[in-house]
Amino acid sequence: MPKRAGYHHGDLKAALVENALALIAERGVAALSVAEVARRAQVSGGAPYRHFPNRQALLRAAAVDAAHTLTTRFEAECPWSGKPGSDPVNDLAATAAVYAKFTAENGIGFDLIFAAELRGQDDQELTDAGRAVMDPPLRAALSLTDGDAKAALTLVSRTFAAAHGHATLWRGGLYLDRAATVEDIAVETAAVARTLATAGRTT
Amino acid sequence: MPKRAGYHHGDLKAALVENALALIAERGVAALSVAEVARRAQVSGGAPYRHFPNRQALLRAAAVDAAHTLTTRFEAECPWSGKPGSDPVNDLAATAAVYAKFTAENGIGFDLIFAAELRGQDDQELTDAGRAVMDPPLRAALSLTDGDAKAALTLVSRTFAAAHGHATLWRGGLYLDRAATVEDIAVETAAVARTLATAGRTT
DNA sequence: GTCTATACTAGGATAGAC
DNA sequence: GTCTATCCTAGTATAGAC
Repeated sequence: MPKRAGYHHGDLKAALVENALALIAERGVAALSVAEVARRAQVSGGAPYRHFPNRQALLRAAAVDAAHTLTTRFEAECPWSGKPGSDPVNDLAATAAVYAKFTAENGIGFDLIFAAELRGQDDQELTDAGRAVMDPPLRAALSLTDGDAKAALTLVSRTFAAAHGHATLWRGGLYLDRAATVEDIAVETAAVARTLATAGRTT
Repeated sequence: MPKRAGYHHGDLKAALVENALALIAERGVAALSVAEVARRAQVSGGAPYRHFPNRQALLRAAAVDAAHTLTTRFEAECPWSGKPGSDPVNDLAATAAVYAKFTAENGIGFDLIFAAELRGQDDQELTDAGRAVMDPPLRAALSLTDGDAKAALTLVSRTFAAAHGHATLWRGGLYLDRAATVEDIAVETAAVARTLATAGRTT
């Protein structure tokens, strides 16, 4: 494997998304640059433009990828969700904790997955990914509100706003809990989620 | 008043901070540039550097200003706080709602006021401003936890994380509540705060 | 205290060779 | 499909005139 000569290996597009996610995780969304991603993928500055028309398209691809990962984790870490005998309060809390941890670690969350500026009028892929990621928490919420969709949406919205706030403030190094780890964030988020779920349940 | 000739009027330093805040409110922190602020203040690109050594110093000044404004609003909109007969649950909720509204509108909040990267080792001004801004919510929380400082801090931390999440997700145009206004955000935040305060109260 | 001018950096994006 | 080369824009920061 020569170190910069010739072409890139198999799938540059995927490698670019991967490197974009890594860069965002390290330095935040604002610091994402096509040039730096190209450097990390060991390709020239022009190469990414064969796969993405511009920076925003790369960012969108990263958001879609993040949404998929998040969906997978929801399903992996809450496989009991919705099953008879499971506690929907814990189910919702589990998704919130997973979200907080993911967002804190990766610097990418609903702010990007649902970003108005990122979706064109017909961005089916990102729209679908967004819908899919909301499904597990929404299912948990629905069993708390006895099928009341509006109440469930409010509950999910509040719960994930709290999760998002914990994640972003932690990322910024908020001094209130300077010594906190990602795990602490997840625990705090779960506690808040449980409180909100208990208060919001109508069953 | 000639339109670009001669000097600036009285207090350029203050005008720069003002314009920096306006720019952040419009386009977010990432888009803050010394050059654009200079343009808006009708001065040359070099002028700001007489007052601030670099971009970060300008941003820090904006954060300090925001903290002062926030402190003032806390005191203005919750003057009854701590007084006998006031409900500390409502007091805390009121501060959270004020915070959410301020942050949603201005794009600047605890993420900057307490940003690790923004404070030098001896940044007394920002440190003091941060302490002052935490005082009103902390006082409300303390009367809920019967003076237990640790519990009060946890309560404030959770409450304001939720407020921050609501504000930032709203700013990003999160599609869940696309039609929401700042007022809706404030109402939602207050509701969450009340739930958390009620659950966290030990008195 | 502000201006003008300038050096420098970095990124976005495109064109044409291979 | 990737490279090299290049253009353009925009921002940071400094120097020296007034």
